[in-house]
Amino acid sequence: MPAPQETKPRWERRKDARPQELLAAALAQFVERGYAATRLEDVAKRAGVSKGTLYLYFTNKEELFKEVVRANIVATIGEAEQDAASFDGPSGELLSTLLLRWWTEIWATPLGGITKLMLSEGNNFPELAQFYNEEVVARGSLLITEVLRRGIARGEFRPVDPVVMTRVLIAPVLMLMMWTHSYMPTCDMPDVAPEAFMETFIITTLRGLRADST
Amino acid sequence: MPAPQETKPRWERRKDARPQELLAAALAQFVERGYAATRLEDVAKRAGVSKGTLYLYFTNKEELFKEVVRANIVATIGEAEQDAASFDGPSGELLSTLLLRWWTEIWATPLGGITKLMLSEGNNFPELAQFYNEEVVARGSLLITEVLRRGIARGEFRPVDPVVMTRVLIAPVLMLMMWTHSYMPTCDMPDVAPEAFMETFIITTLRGLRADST
Amino acid sequence: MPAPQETKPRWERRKDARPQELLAAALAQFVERGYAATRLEDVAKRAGVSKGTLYLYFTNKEELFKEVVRANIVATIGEAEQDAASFDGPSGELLSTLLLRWWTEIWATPLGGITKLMLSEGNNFPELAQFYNEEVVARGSLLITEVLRRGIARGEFRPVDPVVMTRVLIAPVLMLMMWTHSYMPTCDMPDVAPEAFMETFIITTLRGLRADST
Amino acid sequence: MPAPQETKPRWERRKDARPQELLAAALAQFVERGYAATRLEDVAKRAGVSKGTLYLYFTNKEELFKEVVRANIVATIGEAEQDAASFDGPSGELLSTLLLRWWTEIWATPLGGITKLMLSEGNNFPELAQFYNEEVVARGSLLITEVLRRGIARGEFRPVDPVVMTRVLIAPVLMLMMWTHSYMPTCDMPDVAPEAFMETFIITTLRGLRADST
DNA sequence: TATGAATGAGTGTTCATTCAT
DNA sequence: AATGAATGAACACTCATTCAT
Repeated sequence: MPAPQETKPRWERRKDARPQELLAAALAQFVERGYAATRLEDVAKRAGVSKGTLYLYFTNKEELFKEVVRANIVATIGEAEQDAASFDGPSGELLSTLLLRWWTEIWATPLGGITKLMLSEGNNFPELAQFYNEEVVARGSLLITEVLRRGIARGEFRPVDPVVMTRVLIAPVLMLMMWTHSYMPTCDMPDVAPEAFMETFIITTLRGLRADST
Repeated sequence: MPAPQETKPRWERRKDARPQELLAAALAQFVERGYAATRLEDVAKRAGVSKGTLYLYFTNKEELFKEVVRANIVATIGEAEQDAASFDGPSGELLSTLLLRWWTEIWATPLGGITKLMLSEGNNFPELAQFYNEEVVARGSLLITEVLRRGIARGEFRPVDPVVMTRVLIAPVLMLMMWTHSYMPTCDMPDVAPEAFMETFIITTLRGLRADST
Repeated sequence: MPAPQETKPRWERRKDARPQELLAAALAQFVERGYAATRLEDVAKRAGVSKGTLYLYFTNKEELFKEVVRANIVATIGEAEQDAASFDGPSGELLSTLLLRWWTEIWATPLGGITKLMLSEGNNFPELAQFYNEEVVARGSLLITEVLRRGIARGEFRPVDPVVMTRVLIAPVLMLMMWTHSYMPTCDMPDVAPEAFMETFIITTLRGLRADST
Repeated sequence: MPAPQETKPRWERRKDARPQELLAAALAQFVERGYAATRLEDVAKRAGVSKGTLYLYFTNKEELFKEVVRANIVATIGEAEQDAASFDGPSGELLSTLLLRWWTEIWATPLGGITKLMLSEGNNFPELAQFYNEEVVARGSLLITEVLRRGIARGEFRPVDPVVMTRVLIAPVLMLMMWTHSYMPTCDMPDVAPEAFMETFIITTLRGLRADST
C-alpha cells in the first residue's frame, strides 16, 4: 500500500484565519449595503466560502454583526487618549488636532462605515447600540470633554458647559461621516469637500470658543 | 321584541377623514419602525382598516411615504422662506431665528422623525432620497445659504464659502435630530437637553462667524 | 311650502335597459381582455356604473360571463340555415358562400370575439363550453355537413366522410378567428390578410374536394 | 440496542435530477391548468419540493415557463429542419410527411399542450407569446413555406402565395391541437379521430395544391 | 335602485436558517 | 470543517365580493 502522498491541499487550511476573513467580508458588505440590506449569501461569496460556513462560526446574522463591531473598535481610541494626555500646548490646538485626527483616521478606516451604520440602523439593535455607545462614543466624548475643561480652566476657552459643548463639537463630524458614507450622489447636493467642511467647521467653532474674542 | 343586536359594523364609512387618518398612521409607523421595517399591514391595523384599504388611497408603499412627506412639509418650509424674505434686521439674528425655528418646529413635529428616517435609510431607497432632497433638503439649504450671502455682503459675517458654511450649520441640527429620534435612551449618554445643545451651538457658531471678532 | 318640483332626474331612469348595457360592456371587455384578465371594475367603468351595481344584476363574474354568451348567440345561425335550405345551385358555390359568410358576418360580430374566448378559456368553464357547443358549434357544423352530403350525392364532390371533412373545413376559419382576435402583432408573423387567407383556403380546398379532378 | 429511528429526511439531495423533475412537474401543471392559473406552489408540491426550491433553479415563473418550452422543443424542430433539407423526393410527399410528423410527434408530446396554452393565453403574456413565436412558430412556418416554394419552383404545386398558403396549412393542425387538448369531451362533438382528420385534411389539400389537376 | 368604501384571501418572490452529505 | 440544496415564513400588491348608506 502506497503511503498517501503528502499533497498540498487544493485550498490552504487556515483554520485560524477563517473567522477573520469572514469578519472582513462581513464588514465590507455591511458598510457597503447597510445591515438589513446585506444578504448573508453575499458575505459568503465575498469571503469565498459557502453560506453554510458562516453558521459554523456565527450563530446568526445579528451575532455576526456584533462580532464585526467588536473586532473593529478596539485599538483606535486608546491611542488618542494617550496622545491627549501627553499633549502640552494650547488647548485650541489640541482640540483641533483631536477633531482632525478623528476625522482623518476614522474616515479612512472601516470604523467610519460602522459609525454610519450604527447611527442609521442602531435603533433596530438596542443592545448593540448600547454596547457601541459605551465602548466608543462615551470614551471618545470624554476625551473631548476633558480638553474643553482644560481649556476653560486655563482661560483659553470661554466658560461653556463642557458636556454640551462636546456634543456640539461631535455632531458635525458625525454628520460628515454620514454624508460621506452615503453613496447617493444627489444627497450631497452641491459638492462640498470633506476637507473644506472640516476646516470651516473647526476654524469657526474655535473662534466661537475663544475666551478672548470679546 | 328582542332588542336589535348591537353588531359592530365590519367597517365604518369615513370617506373624507380616511386619507388623513391613513397618513397619520403611516407617519407614526414609519417613524417608529423605519421605512423598510414598516409593514403596510401594520399601518392599516394602526388606522383600523384593512390592508386593501390603503391601496384605495395610495398607489404603493413608496407613494404612501411620499405623501406622508408632502403632507408634513409643504407648509413648514414655505413659511420659513417667506419669513426670511421679509426679515429686515441683522443677519445673525435672522440666522439664529431660522435655525432655532427649524429645530423647534420640526423637532416637535413628526417631520423630525422623517428626517431621521431619510438619513438612516436613504441609501437603500435612492428614489425616496432624491425626492426628499429636492423637496426638503435643497430648499432648506438654499435658505441658509442666502442668509449667509446676505450677512457677508452686509459685512456682518466674515467672508466664508457660504455653501460650505451652510453645511456646517446644518450638520449639528441634523445630528441632534438623529439623536433625539433614536429611542435608545442610552445613546443620549450624559443627558444633554436639546435646548441647551441648540443654544450652545448657535451662540458659539455665530461668535465664530462674526466679522468684527478681531 | 313649495311643492317639490318635478325635476327631470340628472340621469335617466332606464331600469330595463340596464342589464343590456351591462352585458354590452362586459362583452366588450371580455373580448378585449379575455375572461381571467377582465376586472369587474373595468366592466363597471365601461358601463358608466359602479362596481356594486353589477352585483345587483349578476350573481358573480362567472354568471355575468354566462349571460354574455347566452345573450349573443341567438339569431345568427338561424338565418344561415334558411339560406342553405333554399339554395339551388352547385354545392361548391353553396359551400364557399357559406364559409365566406360565416367569416364575414361573424368576424365583424361580437360572436367572433366570443368564439375566440370560448376556444381559449372554455376549459375553465366546462358547462359553458358544452352549452356553446350544442347551440353554436353543433348546429353550424351540421349545416356544413349537410352541404357536403348534398355535393357528394350530386356527384360534385368526391366521396369523403362528410363529418370529418366538416371539421377540416371549420378548422381554418376558427383558427383565423383566433389569429384575428389576438392583438399581439408579433403573433401574426408575416402579415397575412384575412381575406387572402380565406380565398386561398377556399379555392384550394374546393379544388381538393371536386369530384372531377382526376 | 435500539434500532435507529427511520426518520424521513426533510428533503433529499437530488442535485442533478432536480431541474428535470421540476421542469416535468411544471410542464404537467401548465398543461393541466394553463399558465396564469398555475400556482408555483402547486408545481413545487407536484415535484415534492418547497416553493423556494423552484427559485434555486429558475429566476421566476416566466423563466420557468420558457425553460419548459425550450426543454421540449429544441430537438423536435431541429430534426424536422434537417429531414426537410435532406429530402429528395416530390414536394407533395415532403409536405405531407412534415405535417403528419408535426402532428404525431407533437400531439403525442406534452408540447401539444403548450401550443394550446400559447394560443389560449398568449394574449395576456405578450412576452411569452413573442418568445414562443420566434422560437417555435416562426421556425416551423418557415419550414413549410420553403417546401411550398420548392414545390412551386419544381412545377409540382400550382402557383400560390407561399406565405398565405403556409397559414392555410398550419391552421387545421393547430385547431386540431386545440380540440385535442380541450378536455371537455363534448367539444369534440361527433367523435372525429385525429388521424382521420389529418388524413382527410392532407389528402384534400394536396389535391387542391397539385399543379396538374386541370 | 345605486353607490363606492372596505375587505381579505391569494400569489410571486426573497432570504435567513437548517442539515444531509 | 465545509458544502450548498432545501426550507418556509414573510411581505407587497391585486381584485372579486360585500354592505352601510
